[in-house]
Amino acid sequence: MHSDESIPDMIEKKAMKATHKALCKYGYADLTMKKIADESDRCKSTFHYHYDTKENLLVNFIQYLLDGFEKRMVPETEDPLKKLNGFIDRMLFGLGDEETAESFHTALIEIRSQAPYNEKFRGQITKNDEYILHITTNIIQEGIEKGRFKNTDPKNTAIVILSAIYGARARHISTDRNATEELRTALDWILDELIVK
Amino acid sequence: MHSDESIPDMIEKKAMKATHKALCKYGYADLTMKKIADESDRCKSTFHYHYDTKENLLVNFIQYLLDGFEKRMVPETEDPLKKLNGFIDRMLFGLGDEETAESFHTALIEIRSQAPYNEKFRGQITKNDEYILHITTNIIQEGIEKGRFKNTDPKNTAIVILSAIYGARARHISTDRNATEELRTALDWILDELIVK
Amino acid sequence: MHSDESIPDMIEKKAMKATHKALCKYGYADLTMKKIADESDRCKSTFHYHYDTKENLLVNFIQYLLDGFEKRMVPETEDPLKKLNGFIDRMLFGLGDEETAESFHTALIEIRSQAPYNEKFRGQITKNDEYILHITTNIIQEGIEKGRFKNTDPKNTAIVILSAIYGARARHISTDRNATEELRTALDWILDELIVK
Amino acid sequence: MHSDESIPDMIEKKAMKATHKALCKYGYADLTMKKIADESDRCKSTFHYHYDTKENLLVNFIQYLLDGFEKRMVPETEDPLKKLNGFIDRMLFGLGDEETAESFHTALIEIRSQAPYNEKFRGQITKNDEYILHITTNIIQEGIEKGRFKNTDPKNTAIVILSAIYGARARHISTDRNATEELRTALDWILDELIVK
DNA sequence: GATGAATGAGAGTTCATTCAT
DNA sequence: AATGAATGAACTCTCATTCAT
Repeated sequence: MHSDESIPDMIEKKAMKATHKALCKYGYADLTMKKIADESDRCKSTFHYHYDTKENLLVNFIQYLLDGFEKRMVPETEDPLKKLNGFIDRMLFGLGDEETAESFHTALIEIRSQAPYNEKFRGQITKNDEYILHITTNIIQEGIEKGRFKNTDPKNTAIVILSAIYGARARHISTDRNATEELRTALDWILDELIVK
Repeated sequence: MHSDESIPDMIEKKAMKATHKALCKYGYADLTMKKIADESDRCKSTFHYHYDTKENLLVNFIQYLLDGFEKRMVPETEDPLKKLNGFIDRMLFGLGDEETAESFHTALIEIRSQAPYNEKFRGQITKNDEYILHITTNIIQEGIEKGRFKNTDPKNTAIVILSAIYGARARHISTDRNATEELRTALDWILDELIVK
Repeated sequence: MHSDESIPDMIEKKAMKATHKALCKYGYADLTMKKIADESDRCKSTFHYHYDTKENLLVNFIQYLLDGFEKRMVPETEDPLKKLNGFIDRMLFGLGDEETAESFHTALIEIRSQAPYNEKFRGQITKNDEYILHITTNIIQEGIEKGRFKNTDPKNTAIVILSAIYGARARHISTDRNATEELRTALDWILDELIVK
Repeated sequence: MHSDESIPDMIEKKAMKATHKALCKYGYADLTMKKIADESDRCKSTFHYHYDTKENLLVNFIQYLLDGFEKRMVPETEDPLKKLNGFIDRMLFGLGDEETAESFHTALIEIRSQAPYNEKFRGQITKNDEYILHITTNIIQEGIEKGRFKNTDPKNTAIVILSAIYGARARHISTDRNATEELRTALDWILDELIVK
């Protein structure tokens, strides 16, 4: 056992993909090492060998999840409105690729549900949450500076938008309603007031 | 033994309280019949005697939780703005009593995290979600009719507000930030634009 | 609790019928006090009140079963061949009434399977077995004395016939074959040699 | 874990022996995984690991029991009478080795008592029963063809003999009588009539 | 590095029995 | 006499973890 000292890339990739699949398929409460292993071509002893404990595997997984997350949410465009709308779309619906759509946010919400009871998880989630809030604020700030958005408070606006996005995702997976689509429509109404026409 | 046919009030109360406590204390993933029983002065078998299965106990618990929820969220006042603000406060912070504050929403979020994997839970959550959306919409509608709110779309506004509230609760318990307080402040900014001055 | 001191006839009857039904329905291994009670209109506490333990209830049941058994197996006729054939038929197929047909022997075999591990049961079964062997021997003895059967050894003949009957019953309920019907036919062949023509 | 896909010989053997011992010691009704494990040097979990469920372990055990059974019952001799008598002896008393004597038939009878309530068990028992009937019939058929037995119906004779053997075994373990010895003696009387002198 | 085998701890559940009414 | 409520013991089965190979 070595736990953290250099896990081969191949294994790391397989472990992360398998954890992701299993987490989405069964949810955090019913996630087991066997189910994770079964989503890969490796056995559960192998994952124990490389990560020692289930918790450590999950800590690594959260990092992997959030790293990818942060990199992909902001679309490359100069137009602040396009940037904001693109960001909201990615947050609500994921990117087009099958990797992230749906399943990504499902995994994240499952992890979040466990965060209150796990300090490590909570620390990771907190850092990510602050980062996402930061970039959201920046997008709005930028829009204001470029004269495209009205002069509101960027951080408070970001907090409302981000909170609503997280809430919609939660409602989406825990009810039979299409809550993300509903919020997308509703946000258009609200954002309309933000724009300088 | 009997499962649904009339559980004594005393037991029902003990079971619900104990489930609530255990759920908040350990989270859904680590919730066990033993832990529930240990939060009461009854033993595991007793709860099995009255509810048969863990799942059935939880189904009953969710109903108990949501019934109480729906009854308590709308404050009794005629002023639409006070009503809306009171509603938001209760949704974000609970009522003053120790019963609901914090722990109630924590329990609800834990249950929600399992809803994607449990049809019964999801059905119950969906019904509640729709009910809450309905009364939120009504509050806004009423404000518009009474000339206190600007003429926006009530449902879309309700969706944004509600989503943001749910998102803030989720952020609150899964990060180290005081996300509910943050949203409360941020919403004041936004709501300011809703009011007819 | 009184255990044995005078159980009301009504209860005795209900207990015995219910035990019989439950035993046939679920088999000895899956027989529970609840299942027995559910076959009656009384609850399991009531049976515990009157019989104290499950074992004691079963001991009483066996006695009830065997008492009825012994009384009903020998048909009333003077003709030794008719008597023997009638006896074999009742042993293999029960009487016509729904009470005994099939279910009686099923219950008996279930009880027998437990006899090796329960001295009381075994004692009761032994006594009954010896009694049945005794009356079978008598029937044959009588036939010989009346000159209707050839002069074979009555006891040995009885042992073969009785053993075959018990074996056929066992094969009947533990295989998909109609083993009792098969034995009935086969015995006709064999018995043909017993008769003085 | 894998259930059917190749259980190591060593384990298979230990599982079968332990199940056999426990079944004979406690009977089907009181057979538990713990008791089975305690008859071996492995723990409960190990047997669950290899066989998944108790039922599956028992299905495998029945197959193991019957396979051995079928192979050992017919003695190697050309003389039809010796063959028949040898077969009856083995069926009634087992072979000389401690493996089969007594305990084998005890185990089989315990399993049989559960067959009415378990389709898989019943299927296995039925197949075995038919096979044993088949070879018994053959032994008698052979004796007739070789002119050593009188010209009776082989199948009906086999049915009576086999049924009697099964019945004697059942009586043997469920009463205090030496029922197998009794039948052996009684059958000699009957078989005497079968032989061409 | 990788994995099948093994296991202790603990999960949900069942059940004979007891007790209060 | 009768029963709903309650429970400890024991059941089957699961799972993270360890170990031998």
